[in-house]
Amino acid sequence: METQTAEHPARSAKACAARLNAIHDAIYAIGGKWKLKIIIVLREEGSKRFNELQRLVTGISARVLSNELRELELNGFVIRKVYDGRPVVVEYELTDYSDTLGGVLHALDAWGTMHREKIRSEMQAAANSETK
Amino acid sequence: METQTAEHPARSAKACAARLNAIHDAIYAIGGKWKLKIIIVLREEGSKRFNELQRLVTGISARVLSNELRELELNGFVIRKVYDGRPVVVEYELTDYSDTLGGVLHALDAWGTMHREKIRSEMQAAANSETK
DNA sequence: GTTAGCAGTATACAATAGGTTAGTAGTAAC
DNA sequence: GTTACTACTAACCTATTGTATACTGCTAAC
Repeated sequence: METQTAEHPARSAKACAARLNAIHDAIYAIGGKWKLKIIIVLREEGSKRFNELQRLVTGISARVLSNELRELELNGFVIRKVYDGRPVVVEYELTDYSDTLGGVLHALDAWGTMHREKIRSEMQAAANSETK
Repeated sequence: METQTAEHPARSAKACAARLNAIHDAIYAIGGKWKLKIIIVLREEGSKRFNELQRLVTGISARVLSNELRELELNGFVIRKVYDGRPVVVEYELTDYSDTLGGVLHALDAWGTMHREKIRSEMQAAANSETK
């Protein structure tokens, strides 16, 4: 049916499926509106308590922050450290495993920056052609 | 614009915000359940017509495929080529610009594969401790 | 004694994403 | 004449996601 692309069509079908699954997993682990924001804040600012995080991640509600932290913990990106005290203090800390995201973050950053610039220059071009 | 990561905390605030925006844009351009799947299919199989795509991207509905293709076109990843004929034929083709996603796809693939393996070995460890 | 901060949870609702079903207009094969 | 193919779109429904507001139980400050 298809023979194109590369060398071994039979093998490429399996490889393609595996790649699709891997990319799917990655998108689901770090996708959504908040997960990467939380991770980046923790990277920049270090470990934080719940209310501190809610202040730093602007716009997030307590309920959503709570859910996202639970998922991040399940995926092994953060650990929840409880310090018993008069007011119980809970700190969220990035794990070493979260460092494995470095490559993904860098690629997304580089591409997003480039894309942003492209959109900006396109909008400028459109504005120029209007006022010509 | 920014030199390096650490060293300068004052400057890192701006860099952090820029990075956040860039990553946000990237996630929104390629995030969701279908966009990358469609792109990968077009990469592997070459240009395809609407119904062909719906068959190749298993599980997607016509409505959603239509929406996703419109967004992919807006972001400059695909072009829609109309061939007037007895039944009008429309082909969706990847643009050169879609190649800029190469780095992101590779990073997601590598990380997703690694993460998958980690989850798998964790599940195996859990199964072993049950039947110990 | 009222207020504020700690770390959330409960409840209700709104918005968005995605899915299901059916239907458009035209052609061509059975 | 019925079916199937072309590329979609409209209407409707559900499920996930996000928001808003209030509340818990505890401590400490004012």
